[in-house]
Amino acid sequence: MAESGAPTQRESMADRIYQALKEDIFEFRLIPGDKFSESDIAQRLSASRTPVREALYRLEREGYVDVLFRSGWQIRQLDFKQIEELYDLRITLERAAMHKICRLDKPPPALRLLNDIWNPDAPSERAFGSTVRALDESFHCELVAAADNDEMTQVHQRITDRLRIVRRLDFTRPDRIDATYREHAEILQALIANNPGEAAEKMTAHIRTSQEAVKGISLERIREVSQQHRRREPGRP
Amino acid sequence: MAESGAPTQRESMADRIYQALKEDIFEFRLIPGDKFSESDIAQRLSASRTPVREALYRLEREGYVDVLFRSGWQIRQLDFKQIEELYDLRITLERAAMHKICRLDKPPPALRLLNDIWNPDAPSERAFGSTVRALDESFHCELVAAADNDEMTQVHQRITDRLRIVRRLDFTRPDRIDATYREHAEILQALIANNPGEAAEKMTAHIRTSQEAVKGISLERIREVSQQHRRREPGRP
DNA sequence: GGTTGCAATCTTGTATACAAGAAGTCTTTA
DNA sequence: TAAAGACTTCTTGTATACAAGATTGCAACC
Repeated sequence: MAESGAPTQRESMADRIYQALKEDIFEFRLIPGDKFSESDIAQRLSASRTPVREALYRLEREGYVDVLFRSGWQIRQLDFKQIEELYDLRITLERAAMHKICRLDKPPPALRLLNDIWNPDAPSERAFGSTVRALDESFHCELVAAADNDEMTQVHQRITDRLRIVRRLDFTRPDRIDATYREHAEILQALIANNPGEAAEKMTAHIRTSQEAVKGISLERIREVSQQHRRREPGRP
Repeated sequence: MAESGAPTQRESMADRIYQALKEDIFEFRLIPGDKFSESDIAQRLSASRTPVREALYRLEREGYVDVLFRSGWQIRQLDFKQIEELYDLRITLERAAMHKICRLDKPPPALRLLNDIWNPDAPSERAFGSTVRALDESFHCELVAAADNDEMTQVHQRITDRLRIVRRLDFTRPDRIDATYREHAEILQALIANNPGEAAEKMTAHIRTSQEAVKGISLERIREVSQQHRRREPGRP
């Protein structure tokens, strides 16, 4: 998503730090279990502790880090139960979005736009690798957004962020990419045909298979990927 | 809810301030549109600006206040569209909870406990006024919690907090209280009979009627109630 | 070796100082 | 009277100072 055009004045230092840390987590530069202090971050990002604390507390409330009383901060461990619950919640929201979209007065333009991307008749246009990962994410987010409930969209966005790390580890096998294209197209077909029940069922199945693919992800696998990343672009942890 | 027994050390000043401000909002001591500065709050609560800022930023992210760049803070206006959306989201989550409860291996104990409270056969035990309001809130929260998805429970709790102000203005007419008892009992019956579809439909209808009752709430009405409260317990705004 | 006590260091939580800018006020001028 | 402009005051955003306690490393002792 591009920078929102809001006239909210310049981006604050705290926002910058928040974004930087979140990206550090998504890019495996900070991995579950890593410990650090506010001063570490402040020094690394050339700021004082105040905006760093603001960013960290925000990340804490969103579930990315833990604060240990007078003993530093830690990237929160990936909890399998929590991931399951987030997937369940995601399914609940996206199913509801399917029904809401079909109850709208007129079909949202997003349907046509998405159909252009995921149309199975234009296989030459297919993306791959990290691109299809980003496209998949925006497919789901834009469908929820099309349901026209900002609160739901925000909650869903937060879940999407939270699950991004594990979803990264999917989308490697070509057959999964093929399936993604096929399933997305089918979901859009059902929506365009104004068949919310079928869209919801297909969406559920689609998310569940992705969830299954991700189920085997262990902390070791993440650490492994993290090492690969670190070797490719050496930088401070 | 009583203080959680977590060994999380003492409650921080920032937490205290957060709670105090939230209560000020719920109790109409701070009403939409009110402006104030960090120093105001700090002085009133005998603290420095640092923990006040922490509390305020948390409230901002939860949607209760706005920060005006270098121009103070403001209690966020009640947005009708947002309230509608929150109600919609609430219905989505509680419907999902109905289905999840019926898919559990064994019915959760909460069902029996709630049935003791809302049993229509014991009309003598009925609560009224602010008590029934609190009971209604915990009825819905505990049902969602019984679905055994912590992430969903947390999101639902945040929505419940956010809607508390408008729900306060319901539960005045005795017929609404009667209906609440009847509808809650019916929902529990459907759940105990393992009929998720019926439970979901009855829940939807139940929430919708409460939403309708609240629909006419205007800012003026809130200001009015706020004045009554202020007259009853005079204190600093 | 294993353990205990102590002290130096590090950490967060809170308070305060400073900077850049917004807002309101008061004076001055036509 | 109305408007304009300078100035004072106030506000948040950031940096720094201080306090209480957690952690750790080391030395002394059994």
